[in-house]
Amino acid sequence: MRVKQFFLSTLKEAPAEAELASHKLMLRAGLIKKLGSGLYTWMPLGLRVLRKVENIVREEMDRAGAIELLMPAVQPAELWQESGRWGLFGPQMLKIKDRHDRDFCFGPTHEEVISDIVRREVKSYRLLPLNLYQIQTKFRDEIRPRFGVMRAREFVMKDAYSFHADKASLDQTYQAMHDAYSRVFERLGLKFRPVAADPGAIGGTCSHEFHVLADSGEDAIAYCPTSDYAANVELAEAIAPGVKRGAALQSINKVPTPGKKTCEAVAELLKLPLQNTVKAIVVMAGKVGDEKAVMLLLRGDHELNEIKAAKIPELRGLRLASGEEIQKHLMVPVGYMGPIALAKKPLIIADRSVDTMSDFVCGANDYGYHLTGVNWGRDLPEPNLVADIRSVVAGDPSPDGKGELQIARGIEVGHIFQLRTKYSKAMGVTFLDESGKSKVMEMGCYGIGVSRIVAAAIEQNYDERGIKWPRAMAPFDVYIAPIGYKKSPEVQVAAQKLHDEVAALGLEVLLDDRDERPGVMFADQELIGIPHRIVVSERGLKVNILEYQQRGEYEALKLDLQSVLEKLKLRS
RNA sequence: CGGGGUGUAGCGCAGCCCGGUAGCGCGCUUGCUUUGGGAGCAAGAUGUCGGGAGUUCGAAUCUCUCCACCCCGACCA
Repeated sequence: MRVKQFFLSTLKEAPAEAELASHKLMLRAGLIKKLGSGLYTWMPLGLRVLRKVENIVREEMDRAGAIELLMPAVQPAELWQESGRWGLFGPQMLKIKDRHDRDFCFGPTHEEVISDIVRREVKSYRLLPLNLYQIQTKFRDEIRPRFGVMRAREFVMKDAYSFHADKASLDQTYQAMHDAYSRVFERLGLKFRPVAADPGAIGGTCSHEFHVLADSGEDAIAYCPTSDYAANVELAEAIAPGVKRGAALQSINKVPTPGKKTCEAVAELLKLPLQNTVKAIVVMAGKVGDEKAVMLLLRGDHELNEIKAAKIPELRGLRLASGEEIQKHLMVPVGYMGPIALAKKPLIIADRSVDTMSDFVCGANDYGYHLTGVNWGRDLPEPNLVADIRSVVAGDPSPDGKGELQIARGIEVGHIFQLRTKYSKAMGVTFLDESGKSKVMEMGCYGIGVSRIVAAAIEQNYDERGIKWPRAMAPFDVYIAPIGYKKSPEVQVAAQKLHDEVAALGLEVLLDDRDERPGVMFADQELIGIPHRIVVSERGLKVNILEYQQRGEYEALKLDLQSVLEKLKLRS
């Protein structure tokens, strides 16, 4: 391929809209162009990368026994009404009407369609298990699209759905998909980690996310360096401290703490460790219209985990209470709240770590005052409930008992679920078993954010000059930079010969025939991240020398044609 | 949706406070020179100043009103 034919369009300056490194680089390298919020054109260069990712995903899915099909992007409302998700999916779904005023949506996911296909076509256990997948454009009307293709509204996804006669078969395919995903990310050359996850809106039971590790990632992952344990912080269990509650040594004491409304400020004022303080958070929970105020207690240095907390029956539908609600239901001053001396007695739920504290500091429920030396049982009743309601922090013991947790940041690029019979029941996806009895199929579903992977890969592989593609994702393998191209017929001939020889090795070559100055060519090659660069010059040709340099290396090697080709064979 | 911000040439920006009919850098076109890290000189092209309404002799600039986009939160591949 020649640059002049290829429509390369690089920018020196990144458009002001981009914040994240990968987003800036994708725009500067001309991989994508924005059409609207969360809507991007994949330019020829970017599309090459996207296709490489797609192909690896496809190969590994096929290898794992899945079968590719392609479903319509536009789906009739009836299917979604049947599964009960037409209303449930809400504004995230782009709803459209046809000329007959019939309702449709642009598919955000395809459980309904695939269920419809399978219930029509598969009637016998003999056809199970079945694992069908597609690579397709999805649309989700995200509240806030951001970071370019990282969280776009229209994006490319690989989604697979498996159907089974029993749970054991589902387990088997689930594991096969877990393995296939690991192979995909290994082949892509990305640092990644599978983590236990919350099934969230898609539903079901067992679930794992695959994260590409990057400091800019939107998700926090808790993992144990000395074992296999890894979970999304949303899910990671903060196990009960191994210690018993200490004996009360201090007497309770009311101290003035004017203006000190946070645990941090109080701890600083009293010169006590933050871990000795208890913060009270008031939430409203329960049925809409009949919400009750609940007081949650956390150690001063911990954060409430709303996802975990909402799983406690008493906290269903929880949300933070507003200042007015706190005043109305509890009549306590925000900033000086505590579980003690309450006029109105709310349900009090303490985090496991709070339960073992003694001689602690908490709000006095009196404006401008806190209490020190507070002890459970002696100064106030035991909490109504002790539960795991906080997010884990680095240094917490791993739930598997095999070490201490660390926190890393990641970008979610894959998610696998065991849906069990959530959709198959709702949609009537049944089959006849060996004894002729009708049974509901077990289902699994498995997604990969194909377009997101491109951004995630850059997030993990770039430097001040541009993108450093992993070998498997690079849009081209080799970049030929001829110096004085227009002027020198020798250079032209040698560059073409080199191009053909490299192509004959099965590598993808981009020959820069723009007659640009070397600095321009080098800068472009480094920006778009082509792994290998070969410089052809009159000066070199006189002594039979080409220069070879790998992206990220500092020194160019002076080699003859044969040695360059050998080098490329070795490294690709 | 709540909070903050920005819309002026393909990209990055100035001009706006204090109204007088639009400018800079990069990019683009042409010519000459140059050719090992984003070249130099010369000549050029490109603007519904986000849209609409208003105030005014006159609006990029003041007022109102839509719209788009970006950033921070909840959601997700």
